Amino acid sequence: MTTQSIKDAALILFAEHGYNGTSLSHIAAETGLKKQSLYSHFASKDDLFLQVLEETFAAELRDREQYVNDRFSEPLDEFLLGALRGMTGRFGHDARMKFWLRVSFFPPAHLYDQVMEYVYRYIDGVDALYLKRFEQAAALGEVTRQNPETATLAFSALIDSICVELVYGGEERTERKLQAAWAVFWAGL
Amino acid sequence: MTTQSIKDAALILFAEHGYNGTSLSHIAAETGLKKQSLYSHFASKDDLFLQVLEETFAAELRDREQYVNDRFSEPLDEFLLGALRGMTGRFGHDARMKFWLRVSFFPPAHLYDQVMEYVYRYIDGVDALYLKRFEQAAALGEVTRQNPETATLAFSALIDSICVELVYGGEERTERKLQAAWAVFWAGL
DNA sequence: CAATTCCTTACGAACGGTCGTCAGGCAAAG
DNA sequence: CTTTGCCTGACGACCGTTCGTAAGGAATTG
Repeated sequence: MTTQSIKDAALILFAEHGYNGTSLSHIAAETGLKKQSLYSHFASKDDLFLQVLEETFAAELRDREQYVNDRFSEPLDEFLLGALRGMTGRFGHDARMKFWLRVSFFPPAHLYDQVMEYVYRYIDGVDALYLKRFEQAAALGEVTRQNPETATLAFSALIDSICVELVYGGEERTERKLQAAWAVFWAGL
Repeated sequence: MTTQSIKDAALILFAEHGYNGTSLSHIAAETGLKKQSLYSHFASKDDLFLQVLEETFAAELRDREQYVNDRFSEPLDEFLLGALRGMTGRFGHDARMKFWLRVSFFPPAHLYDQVMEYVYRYIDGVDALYLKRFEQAAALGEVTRQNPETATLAFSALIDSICVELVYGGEERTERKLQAAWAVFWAGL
């Protein structure tokens, strides 16, 4: 469907150049249309953006839920490291993740509230997933020095730092920092 | 000097709305000039931006050097926590920090290489400062489980995560996450 | 079957606006 | 008299958006 291919192109361009840096002409050209034709499918640029936003955040959260469900019973360190590697492995190839990162960090000013609603809902959703795993780890005595809530927040911060490194760009930088941060995190649990 | 007041206004606006979101009209209006008059002081928008960029990053690095020199002999935990609090306390009020964060994360595409040069130089400079402190801590036996290089990178990652939280916005969110991340980090050193 | 109506999709043309930039002039200062 | 700082005016390019229109298919009608 044309509507979907417009959204696909918009996702990639928004991810790469941001909201203001992406014009309807670019999106239309990428889809093989003229910019006016986009208005047969979307009411406005904001409408298109918000639809892409909603679907992207929903898909991201769905992916995390799937990961946690699939590998819940793995050893804690493999489970957590796998989650981190799942991020480093995706950035660079995955436009959906780039879109999610860029929009989360710097949403278009006039849509700030609507974007942040999705952002917070996503983060809270992901944290809730990891909290369950940390609660089981505490029950099994795998983690003793930190309570599950603290562990979850610290792990959430570790994820944040990886996002930063990914955005900053360097791949071997990300790898070095991830290993060091993980070593200290794991030793501190 | 007018030139300086233009740069001051530009710093604030670039920090708040980014490169593409800031027009020369805005900058000029904030300075009490017409946009065309800016060309008496700067060759182009890029020229103005790059000058602000250079001075901001240089000033940021200078501040960090000053902090480290002033408080090098404090206990390690106070020294590190003070550095973190120095960030959380500044964001929201300090346009220079906002500019530094925003430009670092999403530089204007056509100036990507030049911006990233400053970004990497800044991060390497800051890491080198903290590395010295961790080396002393290792020599004094304050830190035994991690070597200075690993500790430095992990602390650098902790700083990254704080940057993310600051950008995300929530103040009590940042505080909760900072406390948890710090607890695990400090326990893992 | 053919003819008609309607809806969807896409397009060309044009709108008002804003952008960064350039040229020229005018007043004040050295 | 020259230089400097700021002004007005204008430029071409691009922005998001609107309008009228034309093609095509589906559905309805005779």
